[in-house]
Amino acid sequence: MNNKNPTGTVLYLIEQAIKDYRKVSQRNISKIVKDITVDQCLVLLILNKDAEISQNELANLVFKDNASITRMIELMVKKEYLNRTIHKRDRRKFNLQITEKGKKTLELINPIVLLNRETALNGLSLEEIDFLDKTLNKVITNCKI
Amino acid sequence: MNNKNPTGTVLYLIEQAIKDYRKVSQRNISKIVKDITVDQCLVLLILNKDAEISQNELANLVFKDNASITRMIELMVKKEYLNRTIHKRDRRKFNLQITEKGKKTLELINPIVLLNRETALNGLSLEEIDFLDKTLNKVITNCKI
DNA sequence: AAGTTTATATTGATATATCAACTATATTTG
DNA sequence: CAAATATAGTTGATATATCAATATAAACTT
Repeated sequence: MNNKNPTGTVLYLIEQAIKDYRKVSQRNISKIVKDITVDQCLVLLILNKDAEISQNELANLVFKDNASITRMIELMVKKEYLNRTIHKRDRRKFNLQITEKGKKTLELINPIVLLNRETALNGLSLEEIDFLDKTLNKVITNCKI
Repeated sequence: MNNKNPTGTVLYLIEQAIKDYRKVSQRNISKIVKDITVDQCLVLLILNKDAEISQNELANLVFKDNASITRMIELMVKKEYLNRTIHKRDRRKFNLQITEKGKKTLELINPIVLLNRETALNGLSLEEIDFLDKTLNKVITNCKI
């Protein structure tokens, strides 16, 4: 029971919540697909919804910087989850395409991802989730100023 | 305005909140002390409250594994924030002592740390913070099962 | 159009995260 | 006590995080 909070603020709990959620998510994903991380899954999910997205936008969506994304994508190309081709109209950019292996992986992990989210939010009412949403957005706004 | 949420769940906001909080905290700390990270500050704060803590316990408190803590402490010793001596009664362990430089640094960063927390939680009522606390604890419990 | 500025992505250096294998010491068990 | 097991911490390998410097292409300026 890791109930200690050395900072005495709720900010510590925010960190704990996301770390624990990531841990259980990774564990569940690894049961089904061996060589993929939660962040790589998120990248696949995002690209699956919007194929036109740039590395830059991707980096912002998954809270990483461009350097990290470059190396992540390198790996995902090497592991054959993605293909990378040069963007025709803007030759600084790349097209990121999900491969067949990537699509199959998505099918495998999709139910796991949903399960992970349900697990983490189990027992929370809609009001609680709504409240959590609003409060976290306040924190986010506070930190942007 | 990074208002997009590619997952559609509040879990994404938890991640965003803690990342943004860490970013602003690091920025404010770096203004005062150049070569220290928020995690290293947290280590100093924890050791300042409880000098008897082991690397293992420290790792749990800051959500890292033993390997990460080993290397962090190595660095903090090299940067002269900490001293490390062998524990007398259990020779597998170490005593972690804050140096004079570490103590001075603590004095410098203490007000910043408080300011960072106030900034992040600005405008939240006690009820909201309490609710946030309870809700996050539910998520944490869910993820431990 | 040439020069300047901005945007996109890469690379290098260093720190951290994670897992697995390992060492050394303590504790438990028979 | 000796053997087995558990605990504390380290090390190696690889991935990721972060910052600064860089390369290339696009957009803007005049």
